[in-house]
Amino acid sequence: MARPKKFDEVAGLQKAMNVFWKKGYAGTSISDLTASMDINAPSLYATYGDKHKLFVTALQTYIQSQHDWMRQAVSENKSVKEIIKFLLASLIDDTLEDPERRGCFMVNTVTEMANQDPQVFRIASDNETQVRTILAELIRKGQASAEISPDKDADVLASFLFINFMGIRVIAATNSDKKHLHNALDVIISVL
Amino acid sequence: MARPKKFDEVAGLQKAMNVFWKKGYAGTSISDLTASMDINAPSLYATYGDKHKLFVTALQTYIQSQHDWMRQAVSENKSVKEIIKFLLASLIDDTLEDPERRGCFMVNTVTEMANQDPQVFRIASDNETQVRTILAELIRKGQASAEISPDKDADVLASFLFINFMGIRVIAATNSDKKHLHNALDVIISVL
DNA sequence: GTAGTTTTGTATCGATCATTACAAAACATA
DNA sequence: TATGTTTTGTAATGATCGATACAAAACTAC
Repeated sequence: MARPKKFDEVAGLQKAMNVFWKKGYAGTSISDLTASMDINAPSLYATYGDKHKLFVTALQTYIQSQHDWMRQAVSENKSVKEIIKFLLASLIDDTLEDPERRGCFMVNTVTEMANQDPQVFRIASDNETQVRTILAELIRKGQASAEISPDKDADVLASFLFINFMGIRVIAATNSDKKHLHNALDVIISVL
Repeated sequence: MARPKKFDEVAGLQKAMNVFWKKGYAGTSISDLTASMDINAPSLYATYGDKHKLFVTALQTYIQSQHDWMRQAVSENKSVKEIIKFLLASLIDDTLEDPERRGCFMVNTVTEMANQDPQVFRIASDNETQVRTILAELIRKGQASAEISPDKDADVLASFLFINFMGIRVIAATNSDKKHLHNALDVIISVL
C-alpha cells in the first residue's frame, strides 16, 4: 500500500543510543545521528520524532537493557554476595573494555541534564527507585538465607550499593587500573 | 597608559564557572557566558581565550577550591572518622542545598567529556590521583593513631572512599531524601 | 592638550544548528 | 497498468553557533 522503509527501526534506535551515549545530548547533532543511523533527517523525524524525543526513547531502551541484565544476574543460582560481586565486577570490566570509554549512559545523562530537564529528572528518579528495589530484594534474600545479618537495614544497604554502582561507573571512565578497582570492590562486599 | 578593564577578571571567571557547572560544556553558549559575566564577546576572548580555554581555567579553579576545602577539613583536630564523615556529609548537604542541583562540576565534566577531550581526561586523572592521595594519607594517620586497623590497605580504602565520593555526588542530583543518604553514609564509615 | 595604548560596543563573519517543504521514487492494491 | 500511500533525497528555512573586524571610547604618560 506504500513505499516500505529501507532501514530497521530498532537497529536505528540502537545506533542513535550509541551516539548519544558517547557524545551526550547537547554534544550530539542531528547530522551525527543521521550519519550514524544512515538515514535522512526527514526519515528520522518521521520515525522517532524530534531530537529530544529520540533521546528519551534511546535512554529508556538503555535503562530497560540495564534492568534486564540486573534481573538476569539476580535470578541466578548463586549466593547473594557472589551475585553482587558479579554485578560490580561486570560494571568495572564493561566500562574498561569499552574502547570509547563512554561510562554509563544513565549517569552521563543525569549529570548532564537532570537539573535542567524535568522529564529526564523523573526518568532518573524512577530508575533509581527500581534499581534500589531490586538490590533491597536481593539483600533481603541474603538475610533470609542467613548469608547477611538480619540486623542490617536492607534498604540502607541497597542505597549504599547504589552509590557504589554510580561511583564505579564514574571512576572507571578515567581510571584504567583494573586491579585497583577490583580491590575496592572487595571492600564494598565486606560491608554486607 | 591604556583604557582600564571595567570588570573583575576573577569575578568573571567565577561567573563562567557557574554557567559551565550548570549547563555543561556543550550546553553552554558564548552568549550564555557573556550574559552571565556581563561582558562582550571580544572582551571574553581577549581576557580568557576561546571557549575551551575558559572552560579549562574554570575547571581548574573549581578543582583548586575542592582541594583547599578538603585539605582544610583534613587538617582539623578531629578523629579521622569524624573528618571523613564530615566530608561526606558536606558533600550531601551542599548538593541538596544547591537550588540548581548542579552536582559536582568535576563529575559532570568527566561524564560529559573525559572520553572525548584528552586535556580534560588528564586533568580528571590528576585530580583523582591527588584526592586519593589525600584520603590515603588521612587513613594512614588514622592507622597510626590506632583508630583504623593497620591490617587494612590504606590505598584500597582510599579508592573505596573516592568511589563513594563520586557516587554520592551523582545520587544527590536526583535523590532529595537527605536522611536516606545520611544513613548510607554510616555504612560507608563502618568499613573503616 | 596631544599621542599612544587597550578596552569597549557594534556589527558581522561563515558554519552549523534543529527542523521542514517539496517533489521524485517505490511499493501495495485494484 | 493505473491509483493511492508513504518514504525517500534534495534543498532550504530562520536561528544560533563560536569567533572576529573595526572604530569609537577611555584611560595614562608626556
